[in-house]
Amino acid sequence: MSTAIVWFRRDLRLADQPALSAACAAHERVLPVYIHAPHEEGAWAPGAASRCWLHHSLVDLQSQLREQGASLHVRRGDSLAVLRELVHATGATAVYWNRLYEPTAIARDSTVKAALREQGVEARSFNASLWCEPWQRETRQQAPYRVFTPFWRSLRTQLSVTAPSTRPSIHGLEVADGLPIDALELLPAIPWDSGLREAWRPGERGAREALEVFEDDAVTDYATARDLPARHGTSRLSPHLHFGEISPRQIHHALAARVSAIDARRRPDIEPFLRELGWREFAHHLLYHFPATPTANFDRRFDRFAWEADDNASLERWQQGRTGIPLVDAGMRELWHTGWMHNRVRMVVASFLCKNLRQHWHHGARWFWDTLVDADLANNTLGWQWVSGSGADAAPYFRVFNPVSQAQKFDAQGEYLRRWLPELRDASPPLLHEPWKDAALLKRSGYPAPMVDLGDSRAAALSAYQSMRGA
DNA sequence: TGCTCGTTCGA
DNA sequence: CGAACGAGC
Repeated sequence: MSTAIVWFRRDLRLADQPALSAACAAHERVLPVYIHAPHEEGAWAPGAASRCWLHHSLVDLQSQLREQGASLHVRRGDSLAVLRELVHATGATAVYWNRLYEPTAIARDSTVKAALREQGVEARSFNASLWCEPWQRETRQQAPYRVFTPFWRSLRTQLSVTAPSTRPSIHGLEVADGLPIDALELLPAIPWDSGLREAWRPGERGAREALEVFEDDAVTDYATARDLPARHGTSRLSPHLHFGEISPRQIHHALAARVSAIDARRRPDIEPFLRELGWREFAHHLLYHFPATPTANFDRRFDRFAWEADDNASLERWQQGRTGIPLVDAGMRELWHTGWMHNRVRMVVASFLCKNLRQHWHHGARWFWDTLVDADLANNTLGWQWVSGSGADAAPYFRVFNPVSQAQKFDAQGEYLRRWLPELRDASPPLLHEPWKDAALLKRSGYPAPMVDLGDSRAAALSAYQSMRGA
């Protein structure tokens, strides 16, 4: 009887799970393991919202395994030490896992792989979460891509719809001394997470459900609906993707199958959505090739940029959604309440922090890291560097979002604003978009006056960028 | 995946 | 006088 260990990390699914499939194909018995080791993730251990999600996702994985007659062995500690101990306890001859792409994870996994091989254990890693490995794609100059469009053109032409594998049948084995998931203490001591629980269903089954909901929406009008924050017009698959509860290949396959059944003249275009998955690939490509970018400006000219001094009071108003700018505050409160924010609104609140308040993008990246259920180092880094203008293929520095016109354009009726700003619930456009224009409204609602003048702060940002460029 | 301002054009 | 458009930020 040969035994393999499958080391689960952020691939919390049973279907289309290459490490698990390979283990089940080549070995009679399989031990699924999760090792909680946040100390191995450096400065980017999961934040509070992420830990919540992880808890529920592990619970879902455990219950699915139990239905299969198997069981997830849960531990905490040093990954290598625990794996060695389990190899010893089970007589396993192989350890399989799916790759991660954060610099600290790569370093850890290389060490683990080398150490296991040295003791004669077969150690193999697989690709479970990307269409294409970051090292498998380069420009004609044999350099990593730095611009999205050529990256996407190259990836898109090679993309074919392939059927994902289904879940294997698992002959699991039980090992003593596993922990209950509760023992990992991933849930908050103070239960602030009720909003998260109402908004989401973590786990592979929740991911499948979200995909089905999205298939129906995508089939109608993703291209326009995705820009309206009041609607659930986006896929809302990001946290599921982050934890590997579903793969891009599964999504692509499902969407392609769904639209191919529709009459060609009315067939919706899934390219805009595939392109968003392309941005995710690009983010991973960049993080792999430029591992310093979670903290260092991609464009080093920005090292000289005149940020405002760190200002905790301003930062706190932004975090708590009390800036006095309705769309910014609505977004920040949506984030706090649900662990997620609509993508268009993310761009607006980020632009406001980096340009109107001129606070360093690090502060925004860190807050998102702690509060987003889809916090992902590659995506978060790309997003913040893109907005601040310091990134690869970033928004030009002079592109400053005006949160009022964005709200007028994408939340014309103010439905999203009223949902998240209860004190303005009886206001309506046009004053809802600019409540400071009605002193009586501010007074009776208690909604704050804007912390900065949008026009003045925009001009100040442009001149700061200008002088950086001149320097 | 922008904004603002100035200009022009048509009601 | 406002919509539409292009240039420059």
